[in-house]
Amino acid sequence: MNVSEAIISSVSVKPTPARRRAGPSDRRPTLKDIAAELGVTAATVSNAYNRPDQLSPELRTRVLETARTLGYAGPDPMARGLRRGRAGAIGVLYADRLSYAFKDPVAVALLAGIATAAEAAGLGLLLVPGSPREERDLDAARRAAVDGFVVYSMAQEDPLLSAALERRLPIVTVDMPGRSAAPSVAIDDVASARTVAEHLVGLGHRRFGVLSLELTPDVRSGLADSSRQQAASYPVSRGRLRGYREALEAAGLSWDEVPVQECAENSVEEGRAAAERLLERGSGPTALLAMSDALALGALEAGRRAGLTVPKDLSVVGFDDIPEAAGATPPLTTVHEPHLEKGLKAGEILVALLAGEEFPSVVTLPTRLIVRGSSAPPGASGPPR
Amino acid sequence: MNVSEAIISSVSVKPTPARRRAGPSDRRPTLKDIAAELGVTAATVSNAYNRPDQLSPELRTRVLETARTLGYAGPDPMARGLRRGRAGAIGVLYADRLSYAFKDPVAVALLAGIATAAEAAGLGLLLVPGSPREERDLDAARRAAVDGFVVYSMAQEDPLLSAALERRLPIVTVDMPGRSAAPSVAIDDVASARTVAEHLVGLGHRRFGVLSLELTPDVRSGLADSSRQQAASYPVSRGRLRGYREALEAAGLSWDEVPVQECAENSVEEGRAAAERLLERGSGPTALLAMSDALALGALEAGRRAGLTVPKDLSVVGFDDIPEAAGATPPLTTVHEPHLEKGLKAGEILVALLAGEEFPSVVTLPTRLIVRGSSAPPGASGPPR
DNA sequence: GTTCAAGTCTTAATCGATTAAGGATCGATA
DNA sequence: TATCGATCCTTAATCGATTAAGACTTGAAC
Repeated sequence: MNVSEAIISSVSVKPTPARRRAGPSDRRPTLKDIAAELGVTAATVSNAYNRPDQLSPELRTRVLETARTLGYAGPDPMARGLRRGRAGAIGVLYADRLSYAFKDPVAVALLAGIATAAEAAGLGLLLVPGSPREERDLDAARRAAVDGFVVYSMAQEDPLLSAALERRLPIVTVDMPGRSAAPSVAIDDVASARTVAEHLVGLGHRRFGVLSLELTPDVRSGLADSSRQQAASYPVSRGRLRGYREALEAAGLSWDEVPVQECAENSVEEGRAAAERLLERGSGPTALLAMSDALALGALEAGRRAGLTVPKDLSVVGFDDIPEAAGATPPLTTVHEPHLEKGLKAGEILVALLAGEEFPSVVTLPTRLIVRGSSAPPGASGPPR
Repeated sequence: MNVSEAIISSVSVKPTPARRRAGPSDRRPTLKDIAAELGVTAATVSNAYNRPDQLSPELRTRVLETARTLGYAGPDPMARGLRRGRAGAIGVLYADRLSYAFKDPVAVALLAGIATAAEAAGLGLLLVPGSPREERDLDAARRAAVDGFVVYSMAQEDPLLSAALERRLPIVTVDMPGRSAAPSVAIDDVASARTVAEHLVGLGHRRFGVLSLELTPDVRSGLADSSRQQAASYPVSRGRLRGYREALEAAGLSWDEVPVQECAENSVEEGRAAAERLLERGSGPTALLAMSDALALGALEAGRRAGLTVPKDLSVVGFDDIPEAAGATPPLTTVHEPHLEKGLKAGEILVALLAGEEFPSVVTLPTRLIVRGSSAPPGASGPPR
């Protein structure tokens, strides 16, 4: 690819002095100001906005007009929220930093789903900052003006989760089956992982390696021994690990001999590094089970660098079915997850909860094994055609 | 690509009856309840949370303990917000539906930038629903509990923008140079468009077609005549159109003879449809100027379907430099925009505004022409190597 | 000429907190 | 012992709205 670049414009900045503080005279008008101007009470003005049937159409028109001329933009959201006991927004709690969430296609799809549900209900979507899990971040969750939370893929003992639960607001969890009493939306991680592992077993593979997502929130990468596997607190990682294990043990393999490389981050880069370490080992694996497509894409790269041909010398399977998976070389065999639907469903349940309606407490969405070109029998010249 | 699929798990739902309404006895505790329990005043409890130096450490500990046992999660965000006059969140106003925003890589990158700035300031990010521009949507903007807005790529006369401006909150606009007095972050659309058009002119092209983004918010697709071009109210489309025009006229071409196909949506599909219509015309163009990469990708597809080889028979250039651009076949020549930086800068300016600090009122970020494989001299066998 | 309902606006309590200013206590200093 | 400054807590006003219940007016029905 012949790429030439030319800078067109450079940064230009026009400075402006800080604005002067608004004096008492030009402060923003309130309900009362409108009321005073018209010689009516605040209640009437409030009604003009919230219950038009409670006052004569003419007066209402006058109220709205006066509001316009005085520059009143309607009832203060915070005051209204306080009085009505509703914030008009749904909060989203995510295990990682916000800035990371937007880079992860899976998280983006999930957010799109939640946003759709929120939008349909006329609610805003408040993304709560947080990740380093300092007191400051917990406060952000405690101080978020929301009516409920959608919590996504957090460890059971995450302090951010506790902070949210303490608020006793309606909560829906995503990808966090089990423990909490809150309604939850998820896939069957165990079955899905088992299926993709069985696929490889069925192709004849006997030597495996696992590229794992984080097991606990302590950001560690490296080989995860059995005690660390036991300690896994991210339900997703825990479930997928168990599925892999069930499939391999059912095939008569010893799980203890399967190296599990934990990646501190769900990125191609980390996946590559981890895969390289797995490939370096004595009797290298013929198949890699990656807990995400990002990790699997990294594994493909590691294979290439090691001079291996996928899938002839090495099979690689992922999980998630992100858009890039189909376009990879070779296209990635993976488990398709309905990310957008997960978010949508979670959002809908939360909205129902807020409305006091009936709602399903546990939703398990379907997944599909998608066999593409990155998996084949060991030593085969290509995928079965 | 040999894809086989197998459904692993199907939907499963476990219903739960609606929760009973919380009675008066088990209502959530307030500051006062904690205060009463300890025999102190509400002010003291408030201080325990907000100004630890204002009370003895022992009492503070007791307050926090009592709060825990009584299930008090800290001061109510709304009440606190009302009293302090701060919502603790930044609002984002987007021209399209939220659900669409998450599907557009450009919008996602921008959001990532804003989120980063918000996160650094400990502020939440409130995505405000809105798009069909019904009264309901305007209300969403009016009722959003935020301290300020980042407004992204909206038409000057958009009622949603007016609704936001009426609130008299700090506002930063992105990709909306000109009109409003608010600080703004943008690129130089005119210069960038001129440059990419000059690139094609320089390669020897004389017959052009333009794939335009929406010109006004009325969702129309079709050929845009000169009066409609005049009426363009989206600053981005307006600027790029002008840049194209300047470059072509400078080359001695008549702008009136350049067909401008407007696309109702920034999607590959719309781009393909529009490009097909341009290619059907009498003396087909040898080069297509697309205002976005999504449209350009559609144009590539249209070219393929028409049996044309890009860039031999047809040159196509985009705008944005989304990730898919580099991976397209052939790789897309385009204008690189710093999307993430735009969001970051806008967020930072808004944060500064809120803090009453100095801030730049106009920031123009640099762009770069990136020449890849989709542009070449007309009739050439390939891009220059 | 009552009575009544409908329509229109007001009264007054309330949502849950924050904060400047003031009062009480206490040991230390002169 | 009177004075002073800290330390610790309370008083009371305030943020900007919502809403159930009540009061007043008016015209119609009996």
